[in-house]
Formats: sequence, C-alpha cells, structure tokens
Amino acid sequence: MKYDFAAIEKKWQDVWEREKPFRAETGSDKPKFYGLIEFPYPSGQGLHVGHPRPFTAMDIVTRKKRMEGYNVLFPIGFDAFGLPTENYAIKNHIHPAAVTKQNIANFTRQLKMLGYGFDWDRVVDTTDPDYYKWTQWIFLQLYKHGLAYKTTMPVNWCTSCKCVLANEEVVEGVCERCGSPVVRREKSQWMLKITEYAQRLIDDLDDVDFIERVKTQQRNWIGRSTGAEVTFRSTAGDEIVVFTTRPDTLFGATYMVLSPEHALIKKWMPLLKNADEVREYQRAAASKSDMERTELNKEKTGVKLDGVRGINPVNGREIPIFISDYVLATYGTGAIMAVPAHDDRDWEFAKKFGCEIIEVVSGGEDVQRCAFTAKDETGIMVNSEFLNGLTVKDAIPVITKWLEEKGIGKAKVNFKLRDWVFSRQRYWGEPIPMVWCEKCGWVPLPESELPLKLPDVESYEPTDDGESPLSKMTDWVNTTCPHCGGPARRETDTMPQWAGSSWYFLRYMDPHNPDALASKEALSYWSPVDWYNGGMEHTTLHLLYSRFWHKFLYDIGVVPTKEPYQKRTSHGMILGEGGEKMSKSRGNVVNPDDVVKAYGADTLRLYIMFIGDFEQAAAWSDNAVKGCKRFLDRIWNLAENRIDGPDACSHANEAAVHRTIKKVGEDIEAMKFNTAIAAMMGLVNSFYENAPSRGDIKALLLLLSPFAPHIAEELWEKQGFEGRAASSPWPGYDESKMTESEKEIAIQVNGKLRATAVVPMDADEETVLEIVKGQERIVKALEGMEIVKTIVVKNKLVNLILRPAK
RNA sequence: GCCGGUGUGAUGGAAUUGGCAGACGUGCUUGACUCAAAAUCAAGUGCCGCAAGGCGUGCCGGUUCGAGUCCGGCCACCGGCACCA
Repeated sequence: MKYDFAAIEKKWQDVWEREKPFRAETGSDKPKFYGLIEFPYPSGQGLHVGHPRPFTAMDIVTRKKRMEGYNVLFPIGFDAFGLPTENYAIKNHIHPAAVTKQNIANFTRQLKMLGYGFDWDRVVDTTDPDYYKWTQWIFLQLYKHGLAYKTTMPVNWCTSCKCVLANEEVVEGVCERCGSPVVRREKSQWMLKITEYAQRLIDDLDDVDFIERVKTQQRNWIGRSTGAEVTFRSTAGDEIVVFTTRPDTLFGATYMVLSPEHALIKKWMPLLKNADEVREYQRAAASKSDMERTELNKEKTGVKLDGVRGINPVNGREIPIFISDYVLATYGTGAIMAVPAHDDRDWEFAKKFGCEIIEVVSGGEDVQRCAFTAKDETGIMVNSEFLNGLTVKDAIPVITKWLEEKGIGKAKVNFKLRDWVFSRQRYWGEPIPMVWCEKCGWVPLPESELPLKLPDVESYEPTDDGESPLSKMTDWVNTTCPHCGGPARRETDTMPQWAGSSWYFLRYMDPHNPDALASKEALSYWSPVDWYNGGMEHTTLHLLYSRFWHKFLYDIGVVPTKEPYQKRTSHGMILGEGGEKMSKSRGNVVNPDDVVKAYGADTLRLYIMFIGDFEQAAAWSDNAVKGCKRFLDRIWNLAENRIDGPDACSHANEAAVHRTIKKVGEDIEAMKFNTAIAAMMGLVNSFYENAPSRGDIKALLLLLSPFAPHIAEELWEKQGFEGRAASSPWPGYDESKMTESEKEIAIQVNGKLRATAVVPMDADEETVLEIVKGQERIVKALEGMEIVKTIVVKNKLVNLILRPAK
C-alpha cells in the first residue's frame, strides 16, 4: 500500500482531538516542563511557512519531554489586537472582532493540520474581555504603584498609522511596522516607568539561560553608563547640572553645551544679546524629525549664548555656553560639559566654533589634531592639579569622591532606555481603564468594573488630529467619576499591541480563572517558563516588556519568580527560494497549506527542521522538500508490514540504533534538529542494507515520533506495538552496544594521509603499529627511511614521522 | 565608531571541540526496471591529473607530529546600538 499521508494525518488528528493526549495537568507529581513559543498574530494571510519553524522545534522538544516522563505544558493562543486587523476592518467595513474571529479559526485549522501537540483547552485570545480584563488589571496595579503616569512630551508619531510609537517601535527613523516616516509631536501620553527597572533588567540577565546575542542586544538597548553628575554655575547664578562619564577630565572642560530644549534657556532669554538667533535655532531643532536629527556624521551646528557664561567648579574659570542639537534633551540632564581634548564630538564642535582645547590626559597624539579618548591605563592625567600623575582609571574615583565632599557632584548611572509610551490613538486595543475628572484628576476605574469593554463604534478610522476613534463615542466617553461621582470622561486611547503579550504565558497556566490572572497554585507549579523560543526581532520589544511586567508582578507578590523565562532561544528566518525575504510583492511566498497538500504535514515538519542550522536564516527549496518525503516513503516501505520477532535490536543494526538514539536525543536538546534528522536518515539507509528487526523499527518509530508524529503513530499501530508512540517512553541507549568490534583508522606519514587500516576496537599501540607497518603503501613509504616519532590516537589515527635513514 | 554573528563542494549544510574535511539532503552522471517517461532501486560525484601525485574550509602569517577548529593581522557580508556625553 502507498503511504497515504492525507488519510493518515487526518486519522491521527481526529484521534488527538478525541483523546487529548497533550493536555497539561496542573499539580501532577511528575516533573513539569513548560515549553513556550511566541503566540501568533492571526493575520488575514494565514500561517506563513516561517511559523512552523519555531513551532515544530518546540513541538519536538515538548513531545520528547513528554516521552521522558515530564508533565508538559505546551500552549497556544492568539495575539489578536493590532493594526492590520483594524485596517482591514476599516477597508472592508466589518467589525475587527469579526475579522479576528475568522482569522483565529483559520489559524486554528492550520495549526491542527500541522499536528502540533498543543493543549487546545488552554487557548488564549488577547481580545477576549475575559483575558483583557487582566491586562487592564495589571495596568491598574502599575498605576497604583506609581509606574503609570500621563505626561505631555514630544513623542514619535507615525504619519501613516496616525498613532504614537514607543522608542522600541521606531527603526532608523521610520515606523517598525509600516515603514512610514516618524515625526515628533507634542502629545499627552500614558507612560510606563520601565526605566525604574533598567538596572534589574540588566543584572538579572546573569541568572537566566538566554542565548548570548539576546543578552547583549538587551544590554545595548538599555545602555547603562556610569559616571557623575556635576553642578556648574552660570554667571547668572543658576545651577547647571551635567552628566559625564569622564569626571576625570573636568579640568579640560572648556565650554558647555545645553540641548535646545533646556529649561534654563527660557529663563536666560532677557539676558541674551542674541536671543533672536537662539530662538531661531530652537525652532529649527524642534521642527526636525528624528531621522534628520540622528543623521550620520552630521555637521555640528549650534549657537553660543551671548550674555551668560558657565563657571567650571574645579578651577572657577568662566567658559562659554552653547546650545546644540548634538546634546539630547532626553538623556542625562540635557546638558554637558565639553572636553574637546578627550571626546570626538566635542573636539569636532570645538574646531568648528573655535573653542579652546586643553589636554588633561597625556599619552595620545597631539590633542590639537584629534581627540584622545582612551579611558584605560594608557593615559596619565596632566594640567589637573591634584589628579596629575594618576591614570584615568585611578583618577575617576578620586575626582568623584572630591566632588561629593565638596557637594558639587555625585556618582551617577544613566540609561539609554526611556519610559515606555503606552497609549495608542487607535480602536483595536485594550481600553485604558482610567477616567478624567475635572475635580479629582485621573482616577482609576475600580477593579470591580473590569473588564472595561471596547464599545462598538461606527467608524474605526483614526483621526488626523491624533485622537482615538473612541473619542467620538460620547455615550461611552462620558461617565461619572468613580471618586466623587461628578461628570467625567474616559481615557479614549487604547493600549499598544505589546500589552496583551506581556503576560500571556501566565494566563496559559490557568486560562479560565475568573478571579485572578492565574491561581497561586498554578503559578507556583508552572513558573517559570522552562524554554521560550522566539524571534530576534522581539528582543527589545516583547521580550523586554514582558520581563519588565513580570518583575513588577513579582514585586507586588503576584508571581513567584523574578524572571519569566529560564531559557530563551531564537530561530533564523525562512527566506524565499532565492535567499530573499519572502513577500507578496516578490511572489516567492510559500503557503503551508500547499505544501501539506502536496507532501503532507510530516514532510513539511521534517523539511523545515532539516533545512539548516536552526539559529541561522535558511532559504526554502521545493526540491529539498522532496528528499524528506522520500525519507518517509522509505520508512513506510520498511515498516508498513508487520515484522515479527522479539522487540530487540538485530545484531547487524544494534550499534547503529544505539548511536542514533544517543545522537537524536542530544541533538534535540541542543536544537540541532537538522543533524538529528540526518542521523535518522543514516539509520534508515543502513536498514536498507541490513533488514531491520522488530526492535530496530520500534526504536526508529520512537525517535521519529516527535518529528513526524502522524506516520510514526500509524506505523506503530501497524506493527502492533502497545499504546501510542507519542506516549511511550523515550528509548534509552547503551554505550557499550554502540561500538563495533573493528574500527577503520587513518594512517598519516609526516602528517599527510597515506592509507587507512582496519584495526580491532581499542587495540593497544603495538598491535596497531604492527598492522600499520604491514600496509603495502606504508611498507613502500618506509623504504630507505627511519621512524623518528610515532603518534597513535586510539581508534582514530596513526601518524609516522619519517626522515631519510643515514 | 561600539557590540554580536557568519564565511566550507554545483547547492542547503556536517565535522565527537586539535585527529581521515565534505555526514545527511538536493542536484548531476551512469546502470537496473520500463515501449517510453515518471517513480523506485543500485553505483558514482571537492578541484586538477591517464596515472603517480598535487591542491583544497574568505586572505596573509604563526603554534603543532597534525589546524575548518587555537593564536596574531587583514578582507567581505549580516544583525543590534549609535551625536547617549
């Protein structure tokens, strides 16, 4: 009979639907294993072939864990709030909730078609009020603990989405999602104080098992730098606080620079002789987009304040003050002391504006020609009074202590991370459960009123004035103040896409709980997630946000662990046939439905794992898919008819079977799925040489089961093995059975391969050398030569070092 | 500029961590089966060479009996951060 994958896959998917073999049980005595993948955004296009890569990988890992006796939680859900759905709804005049429902149904069909061992009783949907009730609840807790606040500030505004963006959502000056230009706009926004957790978000990376590139990327993004804040004075008498990472260079500070937005400038206006010029510069800076402001290698611009000067606190020298947009208002104190001799940017600026350059660290080139920026032991302090003679490294603590004693400065740590802009002027998101009352200000909704449901509106169209579509819903907007009972208005902005995904892994632990986001019992049983695999593109978005929320929930006693995820890995992208990114416009998109139809889900699963190094990007190849189908055909041919005999390995295949068991098991743990499959292919090839016994086939089917569960289950049944392959114990191996009695070794002469020889396994040196010297080619090589040295590596090689005999 | 990664046949990729480079798959060549093709099975396939042999893991050098793997110096490409003081 032919391998009828379509019928077989349907058959076993029905069985799984009925028997629910992948259901996780909270509180079982077995050791638990929580494997997590990033839940998909249910787009209208359906599943992309990129999805099955991480999904299949974690399915394999969790299926193996289950066979090893773990109580496994492998859940799935849908991150369904978001702009594409909303935009589709606007275009087609259909409610986003209806679109979401259709899309989820389609995704569910496709995920089931691929045979994943998800616990379908735990599905979560972020747009379900029973779910977002808890997203809103967490927001309220953040508010109550002072970590959510509303403020007016310049924000990133996407001109196409008509909506603000978090810093994390702006990539090279354009919107991460739609690629449209991002401009600055003053808006009143809800913010979350992720900066309060900056230090812990860095420190606690030491305690988790994340792949290194994730850790470094998060550290880069958070951007910690240590230095000092130093208070300068102006000739007008004000204090100007600057941040510097190089307090050791304080004696070399020959001017100061304030960001154009700095508050003191306004105060000084009446004193300035060039006030008009200053105002003009401020206006120009404000109108620039992010893109223009961060443009590479930009010429330095700025204006010298005519009428106010700064005073360097270490030597009382009066120095000029400039404003320039190379100093950012949002970092540090928005003001710097400029040390042109030892900072490239200051140097460039000083050259252009003719500022004095004073060397205070010697050891580099002439500072009039370029800045000397080394901050290790190579530089020695000069022109710096009590610091003279010290290395930079030693000078920093000395000056810092001095500043603290004099009360003009203190050690300070700064972060690049900014607070998280948390409101969006869009419809399809969680309503922010806050009410504005003229008398009481912002008042949180009582928890008893959660969920605050999204009302139905006529139009989801965002407005150009930057208001949410909800603002037009007067019935919904007008309410009473929960505090004083007077008239009040609801917040009409919604939460960003990242809200629902910041805690979904907790809901999986107890998805139907009406009284808490999850029960204490479930949280303590399942936490933390043991292994979380997801895309690198979420490293500074979802992954960072959810770590932040989790730490907060830990602080208020809701969750039992400091970190949500014990282990984080990441997969490479699946590219189109030519190695280019798959996209509709290129016409190289592969639809999983088509592949399953042509070859079956098991083949797709195998191929997507065999395609290459899991962490690396890989290009799709239609031809290579066929190789995986062939492999399954070959297994089918071997096992479709019942093989009789004992459940033991055949003598001929024993070593190969045991080696493969070891290899496949280890490779799965190391995410080397491609070589695990290669090992199974090798085993099947050897079964074609030496007919497999019943036991050989049994082992193969068990190894195959996590990768290609449908065919494995079918053949398991055909062979009449007990129960189901997926719920049978993972096979063990015996090292002693893995070795053959003989081994082929390499023979080198002077390091060059000259022959091979078969020697008994673990043979001693003498025996091996005797065999080696008997080899025809070696006899020839030895003619007229003497052996200077022999190197023997057991079971591997012999290297003879020869030289002409005297 | 700073941080991280990658570079191996026609091709996707392997290599027990210093020990026969190219496992496994694709492609290609040949043979069997077939009227024929597809499918399947079998054999072969790094490059040059009839052969002996030589050359081969981005480039140059080093360590070593032995280097894809270690060290020094480059080059190219990919990703993150970037006027963050």
